[in-house]
Amino acid sequence: MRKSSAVTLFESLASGVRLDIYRLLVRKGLDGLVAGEIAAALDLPPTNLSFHLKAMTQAGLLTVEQEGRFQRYRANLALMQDLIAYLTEECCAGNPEQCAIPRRAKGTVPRTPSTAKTA
Amino acid sequence: MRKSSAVTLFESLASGVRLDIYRLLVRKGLDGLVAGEIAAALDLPPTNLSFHLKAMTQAGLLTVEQEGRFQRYRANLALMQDLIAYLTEECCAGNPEQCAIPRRAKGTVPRTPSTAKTA
DNA sequence: TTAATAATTCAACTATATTTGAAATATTAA
DNA sequence: TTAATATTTCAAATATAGTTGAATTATTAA
Repeated sequence: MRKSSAVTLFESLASGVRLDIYRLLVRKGLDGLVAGEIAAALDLPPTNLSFHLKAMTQAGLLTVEQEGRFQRYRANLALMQDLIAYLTEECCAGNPEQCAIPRRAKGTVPRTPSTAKTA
Repeated sequence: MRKSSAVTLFESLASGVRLDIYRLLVRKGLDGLVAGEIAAALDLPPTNLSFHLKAMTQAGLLTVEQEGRFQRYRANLALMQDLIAYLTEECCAGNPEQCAIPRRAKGTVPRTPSTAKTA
């Protein structure tokens, strides 16, 4: 992942409203939600929701699919995984021995039982 | 990690300049760098650098230690790990089987385990 | 076709973030 | 003590982001 993509994704997540939208859609999984349902769930005016949905979709964090006169939104989990991989690399760069998190190099043994959850 | 902390951290990372600062410090590991070295490496005016260092330090992403008349900054890897754990949970929440950290062949469709719960 | 519904775009406004040079603070060197 | 250095704070300016209601587009229901 390029730096500029990472910055765009962080911008997308750097807002309570957008983080709420993302988390809600993650919970809904493949079903996703149409815009009106998101607005109702989070009590947001439709114009404001639209503003955030557009930003998140352009960042790639959400996908959108037309369904009659509805727009169905879903979380893009694959991109989130890429972002996690990027952060993990950034976090460990030049100091892999300090990074107590999953991703261990081939043949190496983790030094501590990590507190991180396995997914 | 609470949502508000996550938002603050994403704000901290949602800037090319701050992401550069963070990545530079990660590469420097335990040695870190003093402010002037960061300014030289990234060609930033000291007042602007100070502005970003303050935000990042307040977010907890950096630590700072006085060293004579220098201020030595280091990346806080532990907090980055917490953030990665938070993202991993958010990513998988309610749908762990979709989180491709476990392997799934490309093009394979999972067995639609999503619970169609009406909001 | 007409009316209703879902969602977006637009324009205006408010709010927050970023940048900069000058001044201030703190420490060390002379 | 005085001068130099490292960094921060301050104040002013610019830039970007977020919010809102009205208007618009597109689709479906009557």
